[in-house]
Amino acid sequence: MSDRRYITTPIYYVNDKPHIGHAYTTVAADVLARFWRISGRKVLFLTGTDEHATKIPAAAAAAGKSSKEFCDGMAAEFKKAWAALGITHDRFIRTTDPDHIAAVGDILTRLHAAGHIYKGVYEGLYCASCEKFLSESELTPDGLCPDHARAPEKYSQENYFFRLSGFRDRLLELISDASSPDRIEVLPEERRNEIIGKLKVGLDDISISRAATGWGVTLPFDKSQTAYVWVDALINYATGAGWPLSPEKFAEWWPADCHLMAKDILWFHSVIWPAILLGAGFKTPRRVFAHGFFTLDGAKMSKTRGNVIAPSELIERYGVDAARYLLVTLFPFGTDGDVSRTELDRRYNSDLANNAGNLLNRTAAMSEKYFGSVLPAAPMTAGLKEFLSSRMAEYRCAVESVRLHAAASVARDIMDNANRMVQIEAPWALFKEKNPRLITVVNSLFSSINAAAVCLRPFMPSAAAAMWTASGSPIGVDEGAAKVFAGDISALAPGATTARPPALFPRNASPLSRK
RNA sequence: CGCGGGGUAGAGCAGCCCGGUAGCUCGUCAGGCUCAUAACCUGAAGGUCGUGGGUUCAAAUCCCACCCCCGCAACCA
Repeated sequence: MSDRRYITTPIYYVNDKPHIGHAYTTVAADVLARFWRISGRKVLFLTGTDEHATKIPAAAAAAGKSSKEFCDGMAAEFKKAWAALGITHDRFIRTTDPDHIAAVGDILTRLHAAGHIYKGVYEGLYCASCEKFLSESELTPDGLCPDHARAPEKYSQENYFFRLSGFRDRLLELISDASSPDRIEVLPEERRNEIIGKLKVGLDDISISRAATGWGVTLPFDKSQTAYVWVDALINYATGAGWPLSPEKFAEWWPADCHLMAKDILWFHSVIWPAILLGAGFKTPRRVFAHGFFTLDGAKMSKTRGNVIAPSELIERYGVDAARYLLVTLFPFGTDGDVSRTELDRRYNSDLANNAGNLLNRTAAMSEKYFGSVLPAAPMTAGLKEFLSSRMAEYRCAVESVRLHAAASVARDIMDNANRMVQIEAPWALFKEKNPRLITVVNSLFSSINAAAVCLRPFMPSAAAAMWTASGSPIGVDEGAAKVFAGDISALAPGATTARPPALFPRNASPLSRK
């Protein structure tokens, strides 16, 4: 049971090209997926696109394309972005995929058959200029649309409703009872409290269909209606696990271990989605984790403001590895944080160029200078062994609990320790006096670098591999990582011939705010 | 109204649950080292811990009141 992990990102709405927010979630999920793989778990990692929104046909028409063509183009953009960021998803799901349409039909049929769906009237206030429904709280005090200063029209339509209200007690129990075997662990804790608070207030039923417009999944029990987008979208997680076409696969992978998303859609994932699953007779996800939002240079990220940073911009400036690292470790994962180009530069220089890159370079240079890169072996000292063991344990614990920021700081600690060791041991002096202790010191430095490489591997796959390889270890970084996680710290030892690769993270020439 | 989070050195944060010389990262300043990517190591300056009360020998930490910021407030991916 514990040897497999099913992790998902939300499926992204195709009205917009991939931006830094999408990349944030997706890279974080990729870090977890990679970590689980190197620690010996079977992993299923799902991401994709949400394509059935009502706005799509209009947007497609405006672009002179059919809806499907339009979505094909956008999905391709996302795939391209993820390839550029080194994302290792096992499947890129699209809500227009045939197996997903089958899944939506099947699950809605089950909910209907179980009596959780009924016909009702959906009423809303519709602003024709906005082309969207407004809630009363959005209106001006006079009851006008804030953007168009006109009164919205009362609109009502017959729709199907989902009896969400009936699931309140069970959800409350699943979310708040830590001892329940089927517990839904909502993280971070503050968010869980928020959800519990809202559940206690009560749940209303929700509308789950709209009059058919020719775009979307038709309700199996009423051809005149299509499933409302978010019901359609949430079900992608079941499709990805194999429902309903591959029941065996589904049995292996369901329930999901971790649904990762931004905090704005936590309610859907921690309440509505589990309710749908319960109604259809499925298990609920084990963990739902909501991360925070970015602000960019202190301002809310928005297209109209034009302050959106594209993932490609980060990659251009820092390289894929560093871009991934910076993105998910810039501020504690789970809280909101501000991103600025200055801060990104600063962190790149301090964490990566000065700490990681320079440590590798100085160590490799010592091996080259003092031993002609042919490094005699020396057993790892008890002190270092103990230090690294405790650090690695801390690291695993941090990643398992999605504290990516903390996980990265373990790597930093290990490298800080190594840099301090250089100063204390003064290898240049040991060399002059031909002290054999020099062998132990350089070995220790390489072992430390390898430990950091293991920690950084999920974040920076190539850079971590380069760090590891420089030590000349006879085994690969992933094999080394597996051994370390299995308790064998000595697997971190360097090999007989070390290498000195070119600067891993070249220091940024003009670090502070050139842009 | 309600629910949730937050207010700690120039910046970003930890500590608060289990009261007892206020800590980390970056930045600033001073010294050191030379293996290294003007990197690395050490030290210093800098905070009456939002405000006012209370409990206590002792409160950032517990209790009460208040002020300010942010999020949620459900059909918004």
